[in-house]
Amino acid sequence: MNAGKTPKGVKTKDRIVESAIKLMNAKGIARTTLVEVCAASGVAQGTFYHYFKSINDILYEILRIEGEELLFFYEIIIDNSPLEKLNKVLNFQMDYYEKKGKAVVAQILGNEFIPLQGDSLIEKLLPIRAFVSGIISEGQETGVFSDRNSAEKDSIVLMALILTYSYMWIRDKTDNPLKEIAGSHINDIIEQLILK
Amino acid sequence: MNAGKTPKGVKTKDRIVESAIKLMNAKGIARTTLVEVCAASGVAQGTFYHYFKSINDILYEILRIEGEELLFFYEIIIDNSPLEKLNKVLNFQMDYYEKKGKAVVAQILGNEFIPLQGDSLIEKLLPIRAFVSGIISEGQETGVFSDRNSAEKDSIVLMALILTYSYMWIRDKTDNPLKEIAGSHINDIIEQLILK
Amino acid sequence: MNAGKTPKGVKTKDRIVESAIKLMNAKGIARTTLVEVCAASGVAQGTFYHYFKSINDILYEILRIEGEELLFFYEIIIDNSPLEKLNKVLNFQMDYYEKKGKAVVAQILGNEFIPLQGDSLIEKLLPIRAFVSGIISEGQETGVFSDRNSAEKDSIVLMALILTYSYMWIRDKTDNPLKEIAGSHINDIIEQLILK
Amino acid sequence: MNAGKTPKGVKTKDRIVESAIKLMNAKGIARTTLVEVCAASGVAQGTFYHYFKSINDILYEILRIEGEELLFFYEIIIDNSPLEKLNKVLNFQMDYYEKKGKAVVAQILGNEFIPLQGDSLIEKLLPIRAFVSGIISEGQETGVFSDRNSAEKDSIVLMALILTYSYMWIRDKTDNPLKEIAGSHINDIIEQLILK
DNA sequence: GATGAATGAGATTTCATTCAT
DNA sequence: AATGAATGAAATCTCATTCAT
Repeated sequence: MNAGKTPKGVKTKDRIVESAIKLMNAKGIARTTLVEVCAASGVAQGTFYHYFKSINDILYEILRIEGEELLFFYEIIIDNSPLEKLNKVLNFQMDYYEKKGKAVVAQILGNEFIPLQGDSLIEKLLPIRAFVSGIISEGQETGVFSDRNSAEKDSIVLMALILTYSYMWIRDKTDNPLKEIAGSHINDIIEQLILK
Repeated sequence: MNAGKTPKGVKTKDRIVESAIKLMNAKGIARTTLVEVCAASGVAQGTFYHYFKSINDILYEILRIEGEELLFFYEIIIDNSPLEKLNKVLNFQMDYYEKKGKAVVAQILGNEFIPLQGDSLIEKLLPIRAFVSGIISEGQETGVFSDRNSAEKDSIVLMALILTYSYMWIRDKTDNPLKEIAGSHINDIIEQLILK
Repeated sequence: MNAGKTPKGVKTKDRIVESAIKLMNAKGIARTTLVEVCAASGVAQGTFYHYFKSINDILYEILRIEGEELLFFYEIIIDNSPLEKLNKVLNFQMDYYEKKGKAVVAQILGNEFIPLQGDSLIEKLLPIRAFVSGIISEGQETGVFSDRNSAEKDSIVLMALILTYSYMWIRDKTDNPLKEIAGSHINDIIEQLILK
Repeated sequence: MNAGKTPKGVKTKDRIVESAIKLMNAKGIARTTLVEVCAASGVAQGTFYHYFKSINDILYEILRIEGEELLFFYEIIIDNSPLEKLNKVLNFQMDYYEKKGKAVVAQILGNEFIPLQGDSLIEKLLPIRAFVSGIISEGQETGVFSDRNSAEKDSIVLMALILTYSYMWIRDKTDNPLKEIAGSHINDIIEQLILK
């Protein structure tokens, strides 16, 4: 398995990964087959095995990439105040969804529920909540956030709102942006539950 | 498709559905095969097709049954006080999920985002929020609930929590019941946001 | 097998036969299944076996009916002169096709070629050629028809023309009637080959 | 579907097609199963699907091949005299049918009436009539053929005979070759109708 | 007369994987 | 690096038929 070294190889591997992501989003992970991935990326099935040990192997690759993207963002905002960070993370998430579009987000979120390959690797895709929880903790320690509830619980409320408004946004027939639908309510909740 | 007409037929169909749910929860939906379902319910494969058009068809059947059961419940609790009703609905929902099992609930919720075929049948599955919103309105009018936030917003928070805790419960490797994971937090939120 | 005796039974049997004919015309005999026939006629599969011993059994029934229709016509024209009879038979055939319509005739003729259930029962559907041959023989004996060629060969030429013009008529995008397309040519051939 | 690219692949695909034709002629198309075809050609069932999309797909392949072979033949005989050409085309057609076998020819001709899918691919299978008509025209111009009837009408008679004798040959339980059944009659007609 | 339950054999199709080139 | 050949196990689905009611 010393594949994906030459520029051409890298390109091919990328193409396969890309097709795989698209299909997994479209049909759910467990329902995406190797045959389809190869057809979609215009590659022979044999070629697939040149780059990946098995159909499961490609999952790891995909999760690695997603994780990297998120980590990159988290590093950038590390120096802000807790409240700023909180706002930035939540906004980042909504912008991110808006950018990807309703259909894709629907699939991403749907796949959160839809049965996996048995392992919880996908879990790693959404480290946001832990991150948000950390921010709230920090705010509680520095005294700007209320500690009436645990940081964990508060983070769950916020993520829950994002999830639910995303759901409503996806179902929404008009073109109202996600931020507009969710924004003020999230701010209310921050004020009423989290800020001192 | 003239199946499931006689008492015997109904029984057989139920047995198949039951076995299917059990297996899907045990090994995941995508990995549950028709052969296994038939073996588990003790019918020939041909018999399966006497009752269902295809392997996917049984999923729809399962989801359809959900919807019917939920509607039935709503009618029953109509005479309680707003707070009682609120508690009953939320608890019912959690009990219900617990009873169905993680895999099936995952599919139900996942389908909220990824409609399997584009029909709006699934849409009907979650009329709960409107129902909860109605209950809160009623409580605000009778003065037992706070009107700091709109009934709609409050109902969204509650449903968001159910959704999110269900998600966490599905992912949870231990056997902690949903109610235990979500219960106290939901009560906190009712106290802090909704009750006067 | 004492079925189809009561008025209701006759009706049901007719409905099954009718659906079977329609389907066999539409998809070819060998490709028509009992399941489809029952679905099309709105009858349970068990009911089918109330009237027919097997899937093949219905074929006999159908052929018997067709045969009766044709024989009835032949009897009517028995007193005409050979030339009149010849004209009447050929015209009857074309009128018959015109009445059934292009799609149906296409299926009837197509099915003449398309593989059967192994027996040549269908053969009986087209006793016309033998009949035409008989008419020509008669004409040759009474001296009004030429005997340069055998009656059999001449009858083949005529049937071949009907077959081929039917084919062209079916393909024809305009609404020209079959008789108009084929008529004069068939008359030419009768004059040039058959009449003295 | 990247199959049949290497010499080995071509060979395998040919072997499958060949076995299929043989079996279809032996037992009828509708009764020939994929399992048998695979067994007869010595490939795994999976291999079949490497080359064909479905069991029906192979029929199209067979018909497509016909068309190509016919066109190829027409180009070859372009330099002969009209009468020679006429004889060669008609004989070629009959030899060709003989070589393919009754079941396959039945399917080819049946499809003339019942297009399997509505595409006009099949249409191309019978450009013979136009070709024959051209030959007769040429003969009329050079004065070797009679112009009592139009070239078109004469070509129709000839094609009609081929069609009808093919039909009779297909039905014929004995093993009499098509040429023997049709040959002398076609010659008679050429003499009596077409030659000067 | 009619239905629907039930079957089992066999048909088609899918899919992850291995291998020679 | 990439392909296409080939596989075999297992999955889905079809169908004619029997039977109890």
